Amino acid sequence: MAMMAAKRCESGVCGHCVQPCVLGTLSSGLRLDLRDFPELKERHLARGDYLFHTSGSFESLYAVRSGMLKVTVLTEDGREQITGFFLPGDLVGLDSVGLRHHASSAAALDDTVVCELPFSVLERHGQSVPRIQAALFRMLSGQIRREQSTLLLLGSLRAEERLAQFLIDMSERAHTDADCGTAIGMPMTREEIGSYLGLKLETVSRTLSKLHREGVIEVIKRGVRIRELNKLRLLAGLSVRKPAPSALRRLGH
Amino acid sequence: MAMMAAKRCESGVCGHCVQPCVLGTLSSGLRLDLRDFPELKERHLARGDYLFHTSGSFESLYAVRSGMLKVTVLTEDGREQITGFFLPGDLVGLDSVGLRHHASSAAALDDTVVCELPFSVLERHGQSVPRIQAALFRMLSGQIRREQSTLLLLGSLRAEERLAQFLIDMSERAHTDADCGTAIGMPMTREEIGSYLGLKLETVSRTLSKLHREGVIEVIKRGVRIRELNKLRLLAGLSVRKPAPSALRRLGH
DNA sequence: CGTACAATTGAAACCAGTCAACCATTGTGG
DNA sequence: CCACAATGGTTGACTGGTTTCAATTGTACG
Repeated sequence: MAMMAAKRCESGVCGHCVQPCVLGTLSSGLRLDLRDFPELKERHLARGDYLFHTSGSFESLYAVRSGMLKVTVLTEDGREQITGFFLPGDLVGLDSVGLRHHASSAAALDDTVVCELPFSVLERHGQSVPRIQAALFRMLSGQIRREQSTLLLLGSLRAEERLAQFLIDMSERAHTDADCGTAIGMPMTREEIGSYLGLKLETVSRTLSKLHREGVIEVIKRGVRIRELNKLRLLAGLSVRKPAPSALRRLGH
Repeated sequence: MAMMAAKRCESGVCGHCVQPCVLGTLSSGLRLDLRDFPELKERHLARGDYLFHTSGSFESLYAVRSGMLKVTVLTEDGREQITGFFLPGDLVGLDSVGLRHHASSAAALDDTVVCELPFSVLERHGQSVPRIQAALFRMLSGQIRREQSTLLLLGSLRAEERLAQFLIDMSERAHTDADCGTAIGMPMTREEIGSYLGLKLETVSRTLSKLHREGVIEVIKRGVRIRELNKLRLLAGLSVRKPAPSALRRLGH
């Protein structure tokens, strides 16, 4: 029933992204399978396009299929801060559930494809299918936990530690064939990284330069390659486990 | 069927907390009414008692009825940070939904009473009652939004602005008969405030002293009274709406 | 009453922010 | 095709807010 979808989201393995195209990479266990939603629409965004704006009416969640999104919130005095970067497999819009209008904005940092999931449909399916209700609960709480980690980062880490953790987090989430040398695509600007990490763009630039100078990473214009993961983990204040059980969960099923 | 509950949570208005004893003060609209759950147990905590520990098995959410809780998460290297303070009307434990073990710890900052809401029961009711499923969704996303606000605070505000916003937030959430002069009970230590705000305890102390010196607030051992809400809002970088609905006439300005 | 804990305050060190100059890349229009 | 502007990135010098270290006072509880 999924393969009949023509210009629609296919289930199973995506064409251009390696990981299986399901929702919720947030927690282990059951995931929400797109096969449960035959009437899904895709949306294609060019770099800079907005997926939704703050105060726009909330209708849907969006599953990122390729590319990258930034989600921003506004302060009362007009400044904006990035609260998260969303990669393929992530679900965007969870912070607006239960509201009539979006609590945040989402913009593409790169050419990006998303699947639109009308929330009313999710709600309806959740009502009749316990597995779906549970999956939605899990994704919502997973988002809470991810933000808690960011709270920890912003609350107690220094610039270098923040950057190191950020790079590790991005590299773990970018399931882009992690074997090929742990290179991460980073389409966002220094200022956007800084906005997310609570740092100024100069500090981000300086710190990346320092990590580069020390041979821990390699900075290639809009990308980063991790050369010494263990050193990076050390700088991030993380334990230096796993000598090399490489990404073996690739095609898990 | 609610009034038959003896040592159980009553519905309607609480004895010692003023606000109606419903779950979810997070967003407007429908709320989750305790009358829907006849089999609820109360738990009484003394100052310092833990409601649950990180890695303890997750079974229930808890609705705070009186007192105050702090929720903490652990870094990999053992330090702990407070991710939130929970007041009467708040729901604790949402960050662990979908997990077998708690993602955080919760401890009482004061003598505290909570209602235990077994999550399996909530899930079951959510399955059959759309209103309850929606209420759970709303509470989960509300928690996301609250943490987003904290991200904003940690990411871009200076110490004085953080404290000012914190005091305003606490005073708005402490629905303790807000008329009686806007005095807030603050059972937590300076260090705990600092942990939440990403500041050291000395900075918290210094900043509170400064606000006191300037006549904006009054610091009474473990409590704070806001004397000049508008000045405080100014320092917090918030708009200075509502010139003087009620507070001013009482203070005889 | 004394111990332990919390809070306050001061002085010095330090990390990140600010201001500013310069370089690299990209895209635009003459 | 080149000149040019615009944007993003890098780096340096300086400033300043927070942290750190330390000493003192205040408060709660046995």
